[in-house]
This record gives sequence, structure tokens and C-alpha cells, in this order.
Amino acid sequence: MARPSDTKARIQEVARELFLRQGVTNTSLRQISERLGITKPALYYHFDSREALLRSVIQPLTDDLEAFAAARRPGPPEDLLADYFDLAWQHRDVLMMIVADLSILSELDLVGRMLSWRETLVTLLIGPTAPQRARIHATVAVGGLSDCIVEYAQLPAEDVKKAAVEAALAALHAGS
Amino acid sequence: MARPSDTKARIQEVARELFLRQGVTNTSLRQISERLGITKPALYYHFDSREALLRSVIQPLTDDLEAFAAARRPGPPEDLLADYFDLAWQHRDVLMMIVADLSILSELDLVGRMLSWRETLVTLLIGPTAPQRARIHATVAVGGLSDCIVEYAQLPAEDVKKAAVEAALAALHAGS
DNA sequence: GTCTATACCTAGATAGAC
DNA sequence: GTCTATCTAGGTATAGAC
Repeated sequence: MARPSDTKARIQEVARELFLRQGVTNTSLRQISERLGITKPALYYHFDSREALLRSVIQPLTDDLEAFAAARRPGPPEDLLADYFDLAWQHRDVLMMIVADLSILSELDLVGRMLSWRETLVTLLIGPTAPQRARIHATVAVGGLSDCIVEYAQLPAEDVKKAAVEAALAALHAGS
Repeated sequence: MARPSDTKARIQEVARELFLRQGVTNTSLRQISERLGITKPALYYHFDSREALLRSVIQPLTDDLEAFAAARRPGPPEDLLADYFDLAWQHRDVLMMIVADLSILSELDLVGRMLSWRETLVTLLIGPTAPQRARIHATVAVGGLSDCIVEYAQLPAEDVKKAAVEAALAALHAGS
């Protein structure tokens, strides 16, 4: 056991679990280390800082969002919204963690990237020259859709997806 | 000047300003006291704890939400959504503060009350017996509307209100 | 290469003098 | 009503033993 760097993976697992269950701010390095039966400073051998540890927990989500924004081409809004839903749904646990403590976005300098991903999605939905009214409609669509991910995380994915995407589409096309 | 308890009001002002500008978590009692030219323990004469101080900053919003939920009767969704928009818009600075650090909701035991207000609004919109699909539509509507308050807080209220309410209405009635 | 012991800082909070 | 002094708990980080 404990092939050399099992420990690093075990730290990530425990950190992820505690971050999810009791929030990022309310989880101390001491708790994590005690849970593992090692001392606090031992964590620093594997991670440069608490921030680096947190970053590693969030990375799967940011990687996927980055790839989505980079690879996506304009297309039918229903497909874009559905694919965005699927991506977010896959990472709904980490999303809930972030929503519960949005200050981690600024801590990790993720605010800009988040805005840029959202901007990309909105532009894919309504095009680059749309007026502000359409932009607000798109914000209701994307924002409302995202809220459903977190709010109905424990329901069957397909039910939530169908209803949420149709509502988002309606918001997008409001008054046209 | 400094009628005896000016100081309490001055503390609130400074705390509010710092909480808004740099976030609740990132604002210490030391910063607040230094800004006022008094010492940290002096704050404790006026407020029992940091939490009590934070609570007093948020209170105008919670009072208004409480009154809204208590007094409102079912009516046309466009009126309900418009009135809810107005109320939230009035308190958009405090709302941004909360959104930037949602963990303060659980710190102040406000999660339950928030859910209950939202529940009340949803029920006013779609009635008490509506199926889950309608409930999800309403969540997109209310969630998307709220997102716009925070995202477009610096634009003219009327422009945002018109576009956001019409998109929320469309989401609410999607597929019917 | 892996972890322990330890140092040091800042936070919120309290006691008691003035 | 405000101050000095101090406490405790937690945080990050380093030096060095094994």
C-alpha cells in the first residue's frame, strides 16, 4: 500500500469530500490532515498551498468548460443549451460547492474566465451583434438553466433537462 | 458632534461599504475599526459580535422580503415578477454582496428563509398544485430574473426590468 | 522522498482600567 | 464609551529528522 504517491490522491479525495459537505471556507487543513492520520504540514509536501489543493479539486470542471468554449461552433440554440446542461450536470457537485461559496472564484482568479465562458455561450446563442434586450433574454436563459442544475441536482437528469431547456429556450426567444 | 450613538451608525456605514467593496470574508473587524479611528474592542460595545454587525447590514433586505412574502396575494404573473424585480433592484448592492459570498446565508441561518421566500413566490406564480415541470419553468424564471439584477446592476433600471420580466414570463409559460 | 515539529501570523473575542 | 492587554483558535509556511 501507499505506493509513494497514493497520498496525494488520498488528500484530494478527502479534501473534495469535506469541501463538498461542509463548504470550502469551513474546511481547515487541520481537518483534512487529521482525517488522513497525517499532520498538517505533511500536506505541504504534496501541494504548494491550500489554494493549489482547492484548484486541483475544481480543475476537471474548468478543463471541460474551457474545452467546450474552445470547440463549440454556432448552431441551434436547443443543442447548445442541451449540451451546456449536460456538461454542467456532470459537474453539479463541484458547481454546488462553488455556488455555496462564490468567493473562491475571486480567490482563484476565476471570475474573468467564468465571465468569458458565459460570454462565449451567450454569443453562440444570439450572435455577436445582438442588442442589449436579446442579451438580457439570453442571461435569463443561461442563468435560469444553471440555477436548475443546483436546485434539482437530486432529481432524474432527463426530467430536469427537458423542462429547464424548454424554459430557457422560451426566455431566449421572448417577444419574437 | 458625535451624539453618543452616532458611533453605532458610523460603524454600520463603514462595515457596509467595506463588505460591499471587498467582500464579507475579506473584511476584518480590524479594518473596520482602523477606518473609524477606534480600536477593535470598541466595536464590541456596540455590537455583540461580527455576525450581529453583518446581520444589521442585511436586515433592510430581509425585512422587505419578509413583508413581500407575507402581504402578497396571487395575481397576474407579470405584476408579481415586476414587483419582485423592483424590490430586489432596490437592494441590489446588498444582493451582490450576498451573491459574492453565499456562505454568509448559512452563517446567518438565512438559507431556510430564502428558500421559503422563493417557494412563496413560485407558488404565487403557478399555484400550489402545479406539476414539477411547471415548477422548473418557474425556477428558470425567478432564477434568471434574479441573475439579471446582479449582472446588470449598473444599467438603467427600466431597460433591465422590461427585458428581464418579459423573458421570465416566457420561461414561465414555456410550451403552453 | 516523505513527514514531524515548530514557528509565526492574524482573526474574533473578553477582562478590566480609565 | 473607549482603551490596553491578553486569550484562543485557526491559518500558512519552513527547517530539518527519518
